[in-house]
Amino acid sequence: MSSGRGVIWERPERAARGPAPSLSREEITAAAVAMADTQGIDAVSMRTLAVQLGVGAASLYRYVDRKDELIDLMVDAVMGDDLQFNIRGDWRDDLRSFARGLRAMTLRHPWVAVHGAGRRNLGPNTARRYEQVLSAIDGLGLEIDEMLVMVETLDAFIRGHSLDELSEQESARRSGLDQEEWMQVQAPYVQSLINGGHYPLLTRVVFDARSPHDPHRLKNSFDLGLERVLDGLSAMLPG
Amino acid sequence: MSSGRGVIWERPERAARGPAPSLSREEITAAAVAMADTQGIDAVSMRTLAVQLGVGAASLYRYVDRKDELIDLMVDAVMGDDLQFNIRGDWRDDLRSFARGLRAMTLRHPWVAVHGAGRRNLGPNTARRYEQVLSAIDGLGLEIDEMLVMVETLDAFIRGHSLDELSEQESARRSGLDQEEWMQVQAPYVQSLINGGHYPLLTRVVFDARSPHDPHRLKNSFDLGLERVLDGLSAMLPG
DNA sequence: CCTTACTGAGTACGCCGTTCGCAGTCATCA
DNA sequence: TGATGACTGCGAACGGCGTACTCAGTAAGG
Repeated sequence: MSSGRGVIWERPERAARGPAPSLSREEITAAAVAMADTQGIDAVSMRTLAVQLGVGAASLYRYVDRKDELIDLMVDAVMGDDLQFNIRGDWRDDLRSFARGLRAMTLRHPWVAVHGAGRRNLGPNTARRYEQVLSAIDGLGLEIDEMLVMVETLDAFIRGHSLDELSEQESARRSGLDQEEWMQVQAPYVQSLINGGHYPLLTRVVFDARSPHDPHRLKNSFDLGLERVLDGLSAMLPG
Repeated sequence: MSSGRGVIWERPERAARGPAPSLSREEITAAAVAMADTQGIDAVSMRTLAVQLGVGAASLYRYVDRKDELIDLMVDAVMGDDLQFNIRGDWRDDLRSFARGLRAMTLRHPWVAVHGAGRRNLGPNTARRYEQVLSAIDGLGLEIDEMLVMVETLDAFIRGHSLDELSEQESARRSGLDQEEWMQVQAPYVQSLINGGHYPLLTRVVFDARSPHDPHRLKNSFDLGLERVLDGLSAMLPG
């Protein structure tokens, strides 16, 4: 067995004895991330991934105990490679930078929104990022519990908003329609809701709100909401 | 076919002609919700659900075009049955009540955190709830776009936080371990991270923060974060 | 150089969502 | 009333999934 009932991060990649593996965790992870990004996470099966890598499906289990572990590797990989933000010393600028970076990364890798939640998967890159974010609010006179609340609150907003942004796009993809077609399928029903006369505010949303698919709208909504969240967090600081 | 390329909400439940169906959408949905709550959403397959209902698996496709539609029904059902909050006229109290109600509902039905995201699935109950939440901030002098930002920001926080709260619990469930056992599997790795000496703040989180599985801690984190978000949102109000 | 430990992978098991075709049922209309 | 035709329930089957087993082949340690 390549496994050892432990966490993958402390399991050695290569065994002490025996022939050299023909692949590496990194290669496998990179291929899986590429597939997930271009064809959706559901297209990543152990079989399709094995084909992509030119090996047999069962061979992948020499590198990974379960598919879940592969996904943990994927999340940690993009946390290291694709998440960009700057910690310069001003807590608000730093948290804003982190938030925008995490949102951008999540939009590039939609599957992260769901599979990257919580403190479940503390791979080395994830741990490093977590440490960096905490450092942005260290030394401000907060207890560690308060710092946790700040980070959790910000993270919850980012992940929740990204999930909302992605949900339409993902369900359009899953149904095989493009986003325009998908909206046209929904339109008659929304129209009938409105015609009923209840839902006056929903009606205003549909008619008066800025083009619901203005590509800037969601980005603006994120940025505006983010500043409000940061406003709120600033109330936690002493002084 | 029972289908018609449309949205399920405007598709009649019973056909005009032919024998009466032996089930109803409501029965099917209720059984699926019960299964998902007690055994996890992954345990809900068309086959197991059919067994539970005493029918053949293929029969369910007389009521639902695809499994996704069943999940849409499930989400809308709990939005109607299990989501409780009060709109009394004070916007902050009302949004707090909504937030706590949505969190509590999500903890009772963990699968909602993922499958209820976005404006993808606007079933009648979901639409009614949406309308109610908007009404809580109507008449405060906000543009509809600003109202949207408020609701989206709050919703993002709630969904993101619920997702974080559930992630450990869910991954423990998936691995077949109970939560205590699962933590003991993780412990050596976290210990080794800490021993490395990098991650001083992570170390403080592990050692100094209140018992990470104090059942109240997550609830407190939610309530504290919620008040900060509400603080931030109050900055959007005119005057 | 032999022993030993490990690698690659074909095969198989038991699931899954979904489709097809058909027998049985019932509302409608001649 | 009886025939028609739409609709229901569903057994069987298809293609795909995660994963376990088994075993031949290979390379390092003694």
